[in-house]
Amino acid sequence: MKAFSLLMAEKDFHSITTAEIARTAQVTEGLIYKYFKDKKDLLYQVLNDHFFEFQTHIENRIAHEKTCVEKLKVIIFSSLESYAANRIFSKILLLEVRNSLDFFESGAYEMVREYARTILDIIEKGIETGELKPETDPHILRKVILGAIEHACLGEIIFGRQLDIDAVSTGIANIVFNGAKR
Amino acid sequence: MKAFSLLMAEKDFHSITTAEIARTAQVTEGLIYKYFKDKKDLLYQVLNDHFFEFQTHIENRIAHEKTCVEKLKVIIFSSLESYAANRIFSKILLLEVRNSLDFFESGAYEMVREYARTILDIIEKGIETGELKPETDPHILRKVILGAIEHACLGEIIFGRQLDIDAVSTGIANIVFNGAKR
DNA sequence: CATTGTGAGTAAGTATTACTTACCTTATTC
DNA sequence: GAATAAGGTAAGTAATACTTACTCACAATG
Repeated sequence: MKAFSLLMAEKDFHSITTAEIARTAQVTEGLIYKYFKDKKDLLYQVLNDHFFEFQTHIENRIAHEKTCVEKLKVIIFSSLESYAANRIFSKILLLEVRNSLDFFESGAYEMVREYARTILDIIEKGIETGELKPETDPHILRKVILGAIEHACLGEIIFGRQLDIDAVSTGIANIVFNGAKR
Repeated sequence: MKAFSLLMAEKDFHSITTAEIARTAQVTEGLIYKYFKDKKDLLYQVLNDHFFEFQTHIENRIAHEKTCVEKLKVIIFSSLESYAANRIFSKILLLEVRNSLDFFESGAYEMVREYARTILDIIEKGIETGELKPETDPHILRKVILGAIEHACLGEIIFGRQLDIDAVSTGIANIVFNGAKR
């Protein structure tokens, strides 16, 4: 998994060969298949580990916040932060796993769903308490937030651009909560 | 290209073999390489054609609108509409091409950039005329809009879910322009 | 009319790659 | 101290993207 992550920093999933992974890990190709069902399974497990850290980190930080808006702001900031701090994780999650249907039956995807569920809960509570407008559609608000976060990271992941996390996260929060229209 | 598109409706890029493409098109494998540099090149060309239609369609509709907000609303609606009407195009654009660096040197990507530039121009003009808040960061607003659109389509593309274009597009516009906070 | 060139098409490769099988060696456990 | 499992290997195999060398039709040119 370490060797594979190392290679993912350089190139995309498909251009990494099993021979290369084995060579980097200093084992033979066959051994990979003692631990992983196939090459994709290896990818999913690496993602799984990263996502677990990501999720526990974020859930800790959310717990400290009281209002719905503050919680969501933390989610936006922390997500950007985590994505930026761990390009391989982001690359796998945002670019590599989605195009194959079997990912959506993996354990890693189960965590993604849980994370998405957490966000939805926060939004729904925010509407209940009156923090958010009652006409807000929770699913759509979630889509906007997640979409904005993911899109903001793409440039960084793909081109290796630097991301100003503070500026981008407050920018996103500002638009999502206050709106862009005068 | 037609044969390839047909196959893309069923499975992902990597599970489509050149033999299959050739068989579907009723030619030999070798002929593919007379017209396309490699398998990816075929993918990019299919995307290119679809994107051209997409872009001209959207640009026509924008031209009819006067205010910045209306233009952006049309972009949101039309994008969702196009994505929904053409799942193969969406699949290629949102899931398949991004993970390979050479896409970003292709002609198809040039069109994506142009489209993104158009959106930025609209936003910047909107700030100038006072339609949008002066503190809005144009790049971030664009990220939020594009991210929301793309994220909204993912479920539909991946799982084949039906998308309520009207509801989702007004929902996104509502949040982006008026904000979710009370 | 002969020649020359070109675009469409094919058949039969080849190197590479993900994955398998059969086997070996070293700990652990009862 | 035998049995079992865990860690590891070498040598395959089938499939796949891509290449090469070759037709054939047919148009243009001189």
